[in-house]
Amino acid sequence: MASSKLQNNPYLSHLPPHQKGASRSNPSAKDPLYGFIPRRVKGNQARKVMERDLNPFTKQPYSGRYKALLNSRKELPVFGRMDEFFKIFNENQIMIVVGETGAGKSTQIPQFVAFSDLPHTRRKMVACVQPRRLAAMSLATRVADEMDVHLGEHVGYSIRFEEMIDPDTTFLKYMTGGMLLREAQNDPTLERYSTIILDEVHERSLDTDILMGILKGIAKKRKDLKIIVMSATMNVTKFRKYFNLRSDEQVSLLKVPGRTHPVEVFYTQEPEPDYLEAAIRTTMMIHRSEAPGDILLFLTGEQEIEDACRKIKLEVKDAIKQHPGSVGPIVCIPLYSSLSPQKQQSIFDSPPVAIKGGPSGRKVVVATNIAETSITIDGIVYVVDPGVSKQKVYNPQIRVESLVVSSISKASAQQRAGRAGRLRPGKCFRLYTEREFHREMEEYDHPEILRSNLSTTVLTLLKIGIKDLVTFDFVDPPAPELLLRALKLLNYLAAVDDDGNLTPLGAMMAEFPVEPQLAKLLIVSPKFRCSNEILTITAMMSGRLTSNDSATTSLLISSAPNIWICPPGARQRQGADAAKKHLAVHDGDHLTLLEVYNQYYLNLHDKNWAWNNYLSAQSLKEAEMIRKQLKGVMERFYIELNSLSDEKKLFTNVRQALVCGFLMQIAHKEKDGNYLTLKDNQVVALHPSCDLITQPEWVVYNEFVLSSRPYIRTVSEVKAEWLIEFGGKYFDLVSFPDGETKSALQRAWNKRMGTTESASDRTSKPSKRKDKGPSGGIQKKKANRRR
DNA sequence: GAGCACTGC
Repeated sequence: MASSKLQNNPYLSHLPPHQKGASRSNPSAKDPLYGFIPRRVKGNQARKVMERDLNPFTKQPYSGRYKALLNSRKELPVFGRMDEFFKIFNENQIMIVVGETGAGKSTQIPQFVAFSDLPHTRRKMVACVQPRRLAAMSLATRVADEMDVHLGEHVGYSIRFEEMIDPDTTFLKYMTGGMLLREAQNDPTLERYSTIILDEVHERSLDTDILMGILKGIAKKRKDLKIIVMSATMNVTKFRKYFNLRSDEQVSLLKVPGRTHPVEVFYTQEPEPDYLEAAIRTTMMIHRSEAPGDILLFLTGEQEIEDACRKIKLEVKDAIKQHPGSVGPIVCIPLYSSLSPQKQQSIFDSPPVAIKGGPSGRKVVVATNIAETSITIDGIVYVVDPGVSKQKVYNPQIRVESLVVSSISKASAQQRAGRAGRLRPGKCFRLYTEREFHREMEEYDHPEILRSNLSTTVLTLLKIGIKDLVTFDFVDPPAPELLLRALKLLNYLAAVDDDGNLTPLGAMMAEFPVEPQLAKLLIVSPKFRCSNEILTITAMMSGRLTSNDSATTSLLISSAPNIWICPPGARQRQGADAAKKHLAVHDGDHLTLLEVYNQYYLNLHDKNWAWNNYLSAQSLKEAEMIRKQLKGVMERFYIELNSLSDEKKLFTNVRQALVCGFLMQIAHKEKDGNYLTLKDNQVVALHPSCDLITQPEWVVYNEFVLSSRPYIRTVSEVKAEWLIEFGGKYFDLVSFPDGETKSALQRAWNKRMGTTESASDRTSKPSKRKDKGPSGGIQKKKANRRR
């Protein structure tokens, strides 16, 4: 019986012949995995091999370091659950692993899978998907070490700009979700993987949410693909229900206890009117009266953090001056994403030493949400949590998203508190009342997919072959209107035909790792003989330099870190302004981006060039890498890279190409001096950072920013004729409401037709467009009043 | 004459 069962095991055909049956000479001496049958391996078998002297994957003796690492691995809670894991993994196609930080799931589970799946014997790979690059890199490095193999040979990682794998030998690959999505575009069933592990799904990042939907679909078609979903302890019921492929069985769950210490939570008695003041006061209170241990204070943004650091330092200085020896010395370290990696490193510095027998020194890290998930600081014993963070908020009245300081969720508060218990028992001071926590804070953050512009997502799903997006099985389905809005944009860009099918152009656009508008821009650019320049501008717009989510809908945009570094202080500011003036091109901000990059590239030899010109070296380096990557995709599709030698003509052509990519981001200057966006009639002004010396009648813009008032930023002049020539049906007058903009377009049409006939007379239907929106008129009145 | 939570390809 047993042997016939073995012969029917589909995986055995992949094995070398000697593994199919018993042998009299003892082959296990040479192959520690002798007798292992894929997906039937038990915990005790794996443990035995781990204890031996011969590495089963390299067939080399283990190094001395291996055993030491193995001993520390044995302390991890996950390690003790190995038998249970193997049992569930072997018997199920999909399983869920739940465990708090410190349980060891991200490092150990993939290794267990490698032992049961034996991907290296069947030319398959195990993937472990992370939400962030840094996590993928550092986990791969750690696990390669634990398995005593070379990083990039048997265990590797795959992130944007860096593929640390050997396609012939790597069988365990850590990667970002974005990379797996990109692979799925050309391999919709992800054939090369035997098991895919999705880590940190509780974070509900856009990529993991989409991957969950895709993988659930693949699992129905590919019964040999195993899926492991890993999450911190929250909301697991939702995932268990979601991954039930058959209604009669529950998805199996492995629960692993965490290895964190208890954290005592304190609330304020009354709500705090000023959280910043309360945060500083609480930090000082801890410093004065609590036992040694570092403090982590959560605030919302760069300015607030720098401000708080200054104030805390000052208070400690005053306290020491007034009563020497009353408090110990303090270092206050700011932490947010736009800091250079070197500056971010200083959070790992030791706290300052006590002054001759005085109270001990303390380190205070003042951080954004980056310290909630992305960066872990050891040694934190006290957490100060004001209960707020900056979040993208959708304002349906004016159809714009902006960043607003808002209340965090309970899950987020729990995560923050947990940061105090990594070293030893800790304390968390919440600057809100217990009542507020229970009654007013949301259970979880809204998943990113419900708050995002979906044009890129929809294009990706179409490329993977998912046609019916409205019925696609999302964990949390986005509103159908958002999907339709994304489809409409893709239709305008000709990526999708009128029936919602992906066009060949759309398939090509999906290959570019940029937003659809930018992909379109790159593809059309050779026609305008300026693809080298558009390539540079696209790279500059696609990085963190300027945000370009504005997309579809013009419903977006918040803020973005600027390419220009603006240091505090009046004299510094003058220097920055002068530097900018020096590089600015008055034909348009897009051309300024081109000029900045070209000058950067010419001065690569000068390490101080960026700094001397008040530019972010980090951002420029990123643009350089993006440019290289995009150039590679263009070459792959034989998209010509060309330029015109006549600069004036070149600049004109660049702006014409921009119209093709950003049809929906055009604005017209009205008689009152304000600009009106064509898409949805928002009254806007040119942002003060804009370098245009005149106020042209027509402009193309990259961002819609809502700050003290609605602004458009990164703006270039365009001509009405271009809109008609390159905009096609998008600028069909029938769809425009009556007004100055329509009349101006009408004049351009007439000029083109060489007639005075009204363009809209040529069509039978009267104008039906009424989607001016309730806010259009209101906005306009406000703007008029201001004038 | 203004202002930047966090990720990812």
